[in-house]
Amino acid sequence: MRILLLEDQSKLLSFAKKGLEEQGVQVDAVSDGDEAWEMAATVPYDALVLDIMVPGRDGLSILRGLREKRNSVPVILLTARSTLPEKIEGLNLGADDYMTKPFFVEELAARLRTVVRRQSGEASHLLRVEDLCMNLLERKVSRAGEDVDLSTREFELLEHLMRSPGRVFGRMQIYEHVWGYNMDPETNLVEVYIQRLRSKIDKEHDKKLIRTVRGVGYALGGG
Amino acid sequence: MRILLLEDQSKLLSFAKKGLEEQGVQVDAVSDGDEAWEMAATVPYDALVLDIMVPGRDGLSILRGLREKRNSVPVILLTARSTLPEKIEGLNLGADDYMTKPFFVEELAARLRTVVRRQSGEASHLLRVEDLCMNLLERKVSRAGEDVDLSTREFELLEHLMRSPGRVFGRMQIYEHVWGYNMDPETNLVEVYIQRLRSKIDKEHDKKLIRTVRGVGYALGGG
DNA sequence: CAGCTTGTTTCCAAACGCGTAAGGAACGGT
DNA sequence: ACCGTTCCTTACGCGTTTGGAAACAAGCTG
Repeated sequence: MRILLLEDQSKLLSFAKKGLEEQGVQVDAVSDGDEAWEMAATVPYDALVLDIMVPGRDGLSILRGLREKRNSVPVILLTARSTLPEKIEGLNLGADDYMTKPFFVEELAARLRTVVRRQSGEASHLLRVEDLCMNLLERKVSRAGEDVDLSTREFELLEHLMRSPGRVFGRMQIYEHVWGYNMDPETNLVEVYIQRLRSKIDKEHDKKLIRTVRGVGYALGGG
Repeated sequence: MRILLLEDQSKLLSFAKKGLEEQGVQVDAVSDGDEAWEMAATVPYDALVLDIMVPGRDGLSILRGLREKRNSVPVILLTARSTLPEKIEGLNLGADDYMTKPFFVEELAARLRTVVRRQSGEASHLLRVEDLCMNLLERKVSRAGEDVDLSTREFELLEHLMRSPGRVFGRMQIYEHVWGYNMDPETNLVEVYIQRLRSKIDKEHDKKLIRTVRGVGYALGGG
């Protein structure tokens, strides 16, 4: 899951970013409304978290702009305490939820999940492809019953592939989801990590789960 | 399942009621202690959720009254943060569990289920993971039969981990639950406390119960 | 087959995250 | 007020992870 977080208090911003990332959410954190607007327009986020009072274009205005463009990305608004009228206006504009500051990051994560799930009927904390299992809550992966241990990046890459078994992802696509948008397109990081995954997952197994589609990208299973 | 929910903050009350009802729990919501007492005496609830500080008869008093009447209905107490003595008193009076506010409705629902389930099957106030046992009531912990003594914080950290065995918690998440939400994200407290727990729990045992998940957090047991 | 493109594997330095120790502040009991 | 415990902060060493690059192998194409 990838989201955009707009919040101008830098401390809260970094705290929330960190907290969400712990829960496996990829966060692009910005503190300026204009920047947020640009990014929201270009990157296909799973959800946006917008503070209402920020420098540049404010949260409500961004939300309004998106909805005018028929963009239905889920939005959660952050408001300071007791600005009830704004909440109402926000919901009228098509926000999916709002939270008052201060808040628990964990609760924000929970609401993000429900909001995203509502959007696109998402699943549980268990992913399985053939005999490869991943438990998101316990952050454990096993192949044919044997535990496999993966580094953070490896885990995230595999998670991404497992979420759409059989589907072929291009390198750039993988970059954007697993790493971040400002990546050097000349590097071969994806290949390197695919190789690392293979050595841990496909090695010493007859059936290879990671498939290369020459000229296009990679897919997991389904072939 | 039908329960009585006593809570005087009307916002929290309606929020929790709604949330529980979504999960199929039938909720009678009241904000006044005297009213709660009346209803608890007349309706055969599956469980009660009582806030301690409310107008009218308070939660502890209601609990005491019920137990004096040999009414063994399961009770979960709601307490504000850092009122440890009340927790203990509550458990002594025969409460089955407690939660500190604020809380996730989802978690309350989960605890209701366990509390109701074990009504028939015994074993309350006890958390167990492998050979590690925690008695909430006596506030005692043992590993492989040997008593271990923990400071308050250590205890609460361990309690948090033991309530979801195997699940990985991020540092921020642990902060929020065990400490409070206005914590400095740059500090290293969780690591320090994990290390203390390890020295008391895992040291001189073959099987290590506390697992580190690099870049993510910690989990207890389950691998 | 030769040359080019695309993917695979290996290697390394730098960065990062975790464990640990040590010290001072705050708390609680005597 | 004193002393011991608990709590929190700071700092540093160490091993793992990471990203980049370059050598190597495997497909394609003419």
